[in-house]
Amino acid sequence: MAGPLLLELRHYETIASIVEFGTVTRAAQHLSTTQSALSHRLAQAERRLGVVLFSRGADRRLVPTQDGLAVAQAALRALGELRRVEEALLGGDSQVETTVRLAVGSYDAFAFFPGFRRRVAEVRPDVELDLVIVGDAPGSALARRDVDLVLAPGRPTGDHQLVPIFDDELILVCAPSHHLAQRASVEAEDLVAETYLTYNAQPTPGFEYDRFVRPSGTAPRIVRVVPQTSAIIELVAAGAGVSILSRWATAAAVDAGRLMAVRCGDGLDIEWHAALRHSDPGALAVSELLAAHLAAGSATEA
Amino acid sequence: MAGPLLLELRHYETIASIVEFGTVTRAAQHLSTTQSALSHRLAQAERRLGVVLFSRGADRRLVPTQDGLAVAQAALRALGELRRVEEALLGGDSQVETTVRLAVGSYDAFAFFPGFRRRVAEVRPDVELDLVIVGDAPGSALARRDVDLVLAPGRPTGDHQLVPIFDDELILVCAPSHHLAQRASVEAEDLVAETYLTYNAQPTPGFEYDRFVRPSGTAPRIVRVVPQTSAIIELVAAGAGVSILSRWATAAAVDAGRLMAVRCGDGLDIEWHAALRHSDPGALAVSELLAAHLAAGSATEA
DNA sequence: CGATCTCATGAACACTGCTCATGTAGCGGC
DNA sequence: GCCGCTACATGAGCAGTGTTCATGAGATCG
Repeated sequence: MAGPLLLELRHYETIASIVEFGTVTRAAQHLSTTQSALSHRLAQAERRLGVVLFSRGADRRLVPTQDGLAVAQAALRALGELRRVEEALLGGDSQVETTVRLAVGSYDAFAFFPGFRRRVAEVRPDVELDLVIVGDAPGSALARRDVDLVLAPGRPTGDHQLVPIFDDELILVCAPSHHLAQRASVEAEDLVAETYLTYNAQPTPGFEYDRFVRPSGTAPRIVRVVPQTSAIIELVAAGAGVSILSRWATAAAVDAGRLMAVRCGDGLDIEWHAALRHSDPGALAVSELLAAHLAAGSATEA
Repeated sequence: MAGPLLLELRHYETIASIVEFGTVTRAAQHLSTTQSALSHRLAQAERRLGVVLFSRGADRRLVPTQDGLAVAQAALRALGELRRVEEALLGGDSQVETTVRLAVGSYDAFAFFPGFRRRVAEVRPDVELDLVIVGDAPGSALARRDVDLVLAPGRPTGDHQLVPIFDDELILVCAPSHHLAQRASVEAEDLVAETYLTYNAQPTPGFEYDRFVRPSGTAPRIVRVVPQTSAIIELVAAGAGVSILSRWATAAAVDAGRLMAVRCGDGLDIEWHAALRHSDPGALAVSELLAAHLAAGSATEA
């Protein structure tokens, strides 16, 4: 959006090479050009960016500044990416491999991933699938192209394309010995005296607080925020409290008898979605595979 | 390596924009140049690569071929990376954020990650840490720059810089009810009649087969390969067999009483290392933090 | 059948990045 | 201190090349 880039590839190549080889002269040999050319390029790059990329140290040598290192790192990544496509195309690999980076929002539920990766490898050998655990904001990670596909419950906000993946339900989880464990269902009032664990302090539209706790006008007295759902599961299993989580994401622990699941009210259904950038065909294909994979296997697989 | 790139940034910008906007004319508006220029650029790109990037479809419009899409994807990634540094530098962000992508080799043991990520965010707010789950070969992922840091037991092969992280031990794990569970230690001979689960069919120098099983001259009769160590832990807990795994990676399950750990012979110590590309200061800094974090907390943390 | 959309193409100009040559600065040996 | 060596900086001019401008060709629609 913000106009064209300030530097050309040759500038980035230059900076990366100087960092890598330590001296302009050797970088020039490596890029098969002259020392003068690189010196010119570097000067122009610094002029355009308005930033000092190298400091002239002892022995007249160039030592990269922190900014210089940052540029070099980005340059190496970008150049590697480009070199990879070019080589793939020249190598005549009829199938050029595209990498799709998948992230899971809200939950650290990755058990499905190895199986799904294998499935993708079978059906679409031209896409390589990686799982990325991003921090807090999968939406911005998507926009920043750190990830290509975010699997998340509900409807993630932001300007993304959404693909419905499967239907799920938010359920109360507690230890098997807990006094609520044998109930057929619970109401928000039943939680008032409980220690309630949640992964997110902000109430999200469509989630338990919005649809279950708030309408009741009551609230658990003790609320503890534990950012990782896997840690919540362990704490709940150890009797340290209760939580309301995705049935799918807790299925393994429930099936193993370590957790009991109880319906909330008359059921809090929630649909998982895949969020992806508009016009990313690779991610779209993967999200469709994901829908098929999880809709079919969500009941049967651990 | 393989000489300079065939295309310049402007070619990549062109291709990505044509894919994004659908027509050359609109892409030209967006890049504030003429339709003719882009047409020339595109023709030159196709000539240089020797590949058809767009097919002339109905309405004379350009529809990207599969190769065209692949190039566009790589271009968007690379351009995004470069745009990000430039904006960071121009924005005068004194701390330019570098992203370090961490992967764990052999084991799918990520429990430490959220805590470590928080630690890194405190100490080095200028580095953003992501966890990537790569497929089989972390070494090649490192070389391909899909990841920047690989945490792995033993000494990963390949031309990488290695940073020792912490000392660990390979232990036999079995179900608490298993007849070996109460033993102080086991020998390879004890495993002959067991179902043995392993994540890797290739014996690796320095690991259990090389140092424990093979020297005994015996071998378990039934060996089952299960590529995910988390799945092995579940199977072992369910009594489906035994395995020899990292003490650290199995600590959570052992502490929870779901698994019993028994020493092998007089102990199979193993040191975890961080592998990184030479001259990647960001990854080096993170690996040092990782060593401090895990060496301190490896005994105390879940 | 003309209006309007699409992309392709050829020629000439203008830009700019490279080469070549030279200059400056630190370091080490004697 | 001088000389040789290394490393980077800088100025001028040429050469290469990407852009512009103008035009052509193909397709679709009313």
